[in-house]
Amino acid sequence: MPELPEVEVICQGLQKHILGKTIEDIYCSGKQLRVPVDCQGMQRELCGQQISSLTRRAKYLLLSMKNGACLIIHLGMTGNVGIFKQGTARKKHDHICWQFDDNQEMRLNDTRRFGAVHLLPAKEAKRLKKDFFAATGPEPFARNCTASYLHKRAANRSQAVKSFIMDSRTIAGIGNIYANESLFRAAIHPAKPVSSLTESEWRRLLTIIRKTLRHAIQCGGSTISDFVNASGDGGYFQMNFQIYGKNGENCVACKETIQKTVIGGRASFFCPACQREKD
DNA sequence: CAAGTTACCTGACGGC
DNA sequence: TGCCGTCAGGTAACTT
Repeated sequence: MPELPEVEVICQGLQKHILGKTIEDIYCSGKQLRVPVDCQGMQRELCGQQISSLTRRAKYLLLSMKNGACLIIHLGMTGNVGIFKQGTARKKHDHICWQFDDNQEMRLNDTRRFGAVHLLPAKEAKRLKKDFFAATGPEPFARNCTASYLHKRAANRSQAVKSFIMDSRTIAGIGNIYANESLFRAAIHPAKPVSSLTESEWRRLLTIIRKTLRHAIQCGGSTISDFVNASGDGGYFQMNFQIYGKNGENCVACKETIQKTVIGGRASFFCPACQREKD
């Protein structure tokens, strides 16, 4: 489920339930996630500590404690985080539960276990966090994320524009759904070589990426207002898909039949009339 | 180097 | 009913 908008919605939804809470205990299922889970380290660094902030960077959640320790949580393909009352039945694939001092707990559920939880001990958290995101590109909404930057970075590269905007080193947070949706809305063929886009095309694409992400966040935000016992994923922006998964259906703009292809190993959908490969 | 492919894991779905 | 292949929102380690 989680690309930038979903992670942002989860982040905002969780805040009022966890900020200022003290972590008292932590449960780990023992199952491996994509990266080994440091249960003992979490006990040592987090228990008895108060949560001071929860933010998002790229598709990661960053949970910081008052003592400086930090957790970087990634949801992979199927991860979700919700707030539940302690003692209520845990679900299959609930892998980590952080128990608070108010009889609530935050649970990380992840069926496929492509997610990850990184612990940054208080002593080195600042440096480790910097290292962790050293290669991560700018946030799409950031001032330093400009059409000029993308245009320059794309120069002399043959890569498909869709793979390029999905590369987190180029720009953070865009996954398969929003890459497909943004390129359709910008009328750019997903396989177009990045170096062939003009700066004005980058300007338009960046504007549309921002608009698409913002819209998705607003949809999620309006539907999921309370994260107590949240299932989390569920439909919201899905109602607004114009191209993703619409293989064989008619384009909303011109009625042409939507095509599916594979780019960089990922399902890619496009309208052959609206998104022409050669200009 | 850049760009493409594969592996990680579980479950849902369609065809037979 | 059930077995099998295919596919899925991400990332990083491979290979070419």
